[in-house]
Amino acid sequence: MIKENYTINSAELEKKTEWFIGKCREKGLKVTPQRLAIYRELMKTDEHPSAEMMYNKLRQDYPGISLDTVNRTLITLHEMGAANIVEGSGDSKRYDCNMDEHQHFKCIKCKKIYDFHHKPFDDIKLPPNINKKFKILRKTVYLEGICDICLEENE
Amino acid sequence: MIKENYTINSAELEKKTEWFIGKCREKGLKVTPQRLAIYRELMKTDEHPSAEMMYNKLRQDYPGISLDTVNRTLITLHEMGAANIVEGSGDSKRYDCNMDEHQHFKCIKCKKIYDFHHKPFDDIKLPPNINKKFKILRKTVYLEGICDICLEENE
DNA sequence: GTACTATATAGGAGTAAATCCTATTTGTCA
DNA sequence: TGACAAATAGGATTTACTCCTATATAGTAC
Ligand SMILES: [Mn+2]
Ligand SMILES: [Mn+2]
Ligand SMILES: [Zn+2]
Ligand SMILES: [Zn+2]
Repeated sequence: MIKENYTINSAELEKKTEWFIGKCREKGLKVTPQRLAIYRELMKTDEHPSAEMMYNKLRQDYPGISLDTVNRTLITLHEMGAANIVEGSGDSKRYDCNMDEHQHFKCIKCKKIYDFHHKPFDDIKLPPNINKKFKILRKTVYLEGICDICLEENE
Repeated sequence: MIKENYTINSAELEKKTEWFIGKCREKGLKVTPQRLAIYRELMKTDEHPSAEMMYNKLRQDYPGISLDTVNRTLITLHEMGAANIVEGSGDSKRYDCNMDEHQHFKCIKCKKIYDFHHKPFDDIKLPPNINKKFKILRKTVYLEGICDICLEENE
């Protein structure tokens, strides 16, 4: 139910990298080292990092990379359908390239975002007439509260 | 289903103002003109305004009010249980003092937030063991897409 | 009503996140 | 291999708060 200690294996990483390269070509987007690095870095984590978190990680291997490029590229990933912006209330944008159906719990104290998957949440039916008025692009069930670690800290 | 053209009637406005004053006293918070004005202004709208939007509206009647007070007070309202911060992905915080069960649709183009109420969404059951690990404080179903007005504009 | 005090406010400074600008570089394709 | 549109770096700017502090005021005690 609640997913933990995620690490992608290298076969999967390469497979998705190939998929990503194909997707770039398909959309007429250049396959730059920065884009690849950002996408691959995002695949390696389940921490739903912000642009700043990604920037700090990436500059270890790519000292010249700019924060603007990280920001721009994360939005590009989103527009390509290669990543999601995680829902939340306030705070900085957080990114996720796990496109499998799943849901999020966000701790309002430490701001960690935890993955979980509850099948019934995938299948909730939209109100019958809402499609007549709006074009629905995304439907999410989102939980907020205090995580186990923060609960423990408070005694 | 989708709610529109909301205006609170003055009886309701006064009733909720009384409730708010009671709530302030109960929590030992002073009933200042600014607090009252901000709460009352928020009650009059279903636009889910940001602090900035509230500030611009309020300074018409309270020329001296400060943006910091608006921001602080909106957070106070949230902490008192008199308002919610609307969920969303990115963008500035948006506030809502309609505490009746309802859901939101947000247009990713114009950023408008529309209320709707779909009873089945009130009743979705949490995954069975999630309470063992996390303290769940909020559960929301949230829709995103393009609103009718923005759809029309695109031809 | 007057005095006291903790709380709240105004206004400005400071900060964090994201976006914009522009000269330079680079991936793609002919 | 060269041309060019697209992308990047790095700095400036904007946006959305948050912090600071002197002043004002709501609540209470007399
Ligand atoms: Mn996720
Ligand atoms: Mn609402
Ligand atoms: Zn936590
Ligand atoms: Zn719209």
